[in-house]
Amino acid sequence: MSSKRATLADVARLAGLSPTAASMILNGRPDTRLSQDAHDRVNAAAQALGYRPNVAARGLRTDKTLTIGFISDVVATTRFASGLIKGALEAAEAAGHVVLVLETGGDPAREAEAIAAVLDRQVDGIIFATMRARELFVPDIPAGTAVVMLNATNPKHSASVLPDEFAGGEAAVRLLLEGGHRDGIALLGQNDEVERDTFRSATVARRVAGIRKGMSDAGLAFVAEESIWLWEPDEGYKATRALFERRTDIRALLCMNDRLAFGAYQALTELGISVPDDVSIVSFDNDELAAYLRPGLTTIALPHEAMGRRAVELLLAGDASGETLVPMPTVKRASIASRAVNPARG
Amino acid sequence: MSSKRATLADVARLAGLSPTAASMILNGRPDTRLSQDAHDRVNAAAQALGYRPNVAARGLRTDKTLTIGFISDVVATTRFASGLIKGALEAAEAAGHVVLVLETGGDPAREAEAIAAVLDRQVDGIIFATMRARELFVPDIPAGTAVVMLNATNPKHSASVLPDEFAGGEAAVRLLLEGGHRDGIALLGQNDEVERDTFRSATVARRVAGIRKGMSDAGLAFVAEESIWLWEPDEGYKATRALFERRTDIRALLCMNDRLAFGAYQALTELGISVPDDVSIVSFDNDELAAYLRPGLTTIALPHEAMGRRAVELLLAGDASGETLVPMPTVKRASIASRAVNPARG
DNA sequence: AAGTCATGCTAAACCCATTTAGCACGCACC
DNA sequence: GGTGCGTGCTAAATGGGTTTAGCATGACTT
Repeated sequence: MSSKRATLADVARLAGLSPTAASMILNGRPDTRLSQDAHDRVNAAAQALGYRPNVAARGLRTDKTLTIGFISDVVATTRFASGLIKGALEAAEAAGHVVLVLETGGDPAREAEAIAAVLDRQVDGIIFATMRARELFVPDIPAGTAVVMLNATNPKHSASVLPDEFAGGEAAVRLLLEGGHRDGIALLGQNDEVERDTFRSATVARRVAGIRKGMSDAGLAFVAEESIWLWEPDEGYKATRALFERRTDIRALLCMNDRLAFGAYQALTELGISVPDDVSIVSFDNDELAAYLRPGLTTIALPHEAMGRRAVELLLAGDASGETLVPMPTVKRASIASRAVNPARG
Repeated sequence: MSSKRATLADVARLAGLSPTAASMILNGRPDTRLSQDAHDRVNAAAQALGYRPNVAARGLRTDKTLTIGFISDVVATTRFASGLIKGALEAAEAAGHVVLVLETGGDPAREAEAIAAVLDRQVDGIIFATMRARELFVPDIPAGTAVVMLNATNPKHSASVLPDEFAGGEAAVRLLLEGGHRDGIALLGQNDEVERDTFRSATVARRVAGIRKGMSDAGLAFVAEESIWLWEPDEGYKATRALFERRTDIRALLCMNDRLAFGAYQALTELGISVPDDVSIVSFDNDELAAYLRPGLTTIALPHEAMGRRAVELLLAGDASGETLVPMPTVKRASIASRAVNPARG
């Protein structure tokens, strides 16, 4: 509309006061002794001119830009974890902040460049996010800049937000138990490498640990474990076919993720085995897929949005440190049978 | 590292020159008469201090912030179109820019707020993106700020980037033709509302138009059209069941999107109909799903990344106007039979 | 009448860069 | 010796805000 933006000086002029007065009034400075009349005039002038402060100019003086940097390896772009961004954007908006999103593809040179770029813009804090939780290398950052790791950990920056995978693992087992399963439970996807590896994913190991804890607490054991390296539908399909051709006593499948479960569905459908009447399936992530499957896949969700939100809350609170674990919601659909059970008494 | 960032004044002091000289040298001003010695000293000082200009301060003077605003209804967060962001980030990085991502959920109030927020930060330009191409309402933006519509159109801002849906529609038909299909082709999902509607999607109507053109150019007609309002797997499943229970002559399915095709796969599997031996399927979008299906779904891809890239290129070039149509790649997988054909001669 | 104090406001410095205008110097030339 | 000019550099204004220090004014003391 108007060709030029109104400045504070414009407001002051219109109100017949100094920029100093206008600034104090608009910022609601507490101990000022400006008259009610001055307040009214300045507010009216600001209103009339549609005045909005120039954030860059203000940031120059105050070192606050109401802007945060979100640097990820690949998270923003990938459909898998875009919830992290969504949550971050929401929380930022709620706090009147705005977010600068950068991607590095995991390349250290681009990472350094990205950090420099956001620092050049005086961000109030930086969130580092990774798609697969892992120990993330982070170049030096000037002390005084708040940092939160999202779905990642780092020795130099202790504040990090992670999914509560251990509890999630337990929850998955519990779901099967509640469905009446005690025998014929197989684990699909777990893999010794994964169980140790902290590079690929710091948290999946906890997932497995939670699962094992859940089973042993219930006095149960898997009747089969099908190890898979790449957790994609095709591998899930093959492993499931192999498993069911080898044995006939499988009544429940605990899959390490939804894509694997998707492959399992395909295999079972071809084999004429019905979910959940013949075998129950539970899984992890709550991928887009899970809702599309027939019957709907019951899964322990990766709480991406909540994590993203939490990360900026922590960042803006300023006193973050240590791991904050975000609960993984269980989303029940129709892939687990509910058999009549005789609950053990006493 | 160092507790304070080096400023231009620091560099000048260390070089024994004025900030003016330092600024000119570091910016490579052409007509300056500063000595080689001065150049060397300033460059050395900048190097030594790890000097990086403060973008906000510079922007205050030059009105260039090397920052662009990306405002979307819901595109950043949703897995469906996160490619738009990815492409935009890539192109921005290549041009030394950085992007501020905001989401509005399509709410006009939040839209206005988002625009104000990026304007407050002096962005060099704004991209408005929508998930489903449609006519987007955009509040007033001061003249002089570059604007590009991404996957959307707007009367006030003519520059827009859209997928070339018409050509895509034709391509889908061509794929079926190349597979030897002439009879028994059904259309799944098209819907009169959609075919007219410019609010829900300006481009899907073109998709349908391209399809119809492709068919009529080949002298063909659909043997059945199954209209669907909501393009989700469940609806595709139901429509496909209904279709195949009604008739037995369907040999190819042209689906309006991959999720519908997914539902079709489920129905066909249950019906014991084989893809592609009994019926071929072709579809649109190249959703994550398409690669996971068995057999892989052949589909006309929505070129999200290319579109995102194009949008920032246009924005930064500054002289954008009119529609720029981005080609939709055909991604061939295994859902179309290749039957022997007797091509019509002459 | 001089001193004290509260009240209401403003001048000017500052943040960090860019940019315009122009100074000082040396040399050549008439 | 004055004028003109090229060379090499800098002072100061500028952009838009925040913040510190302090100036008037009038009322109230004593």
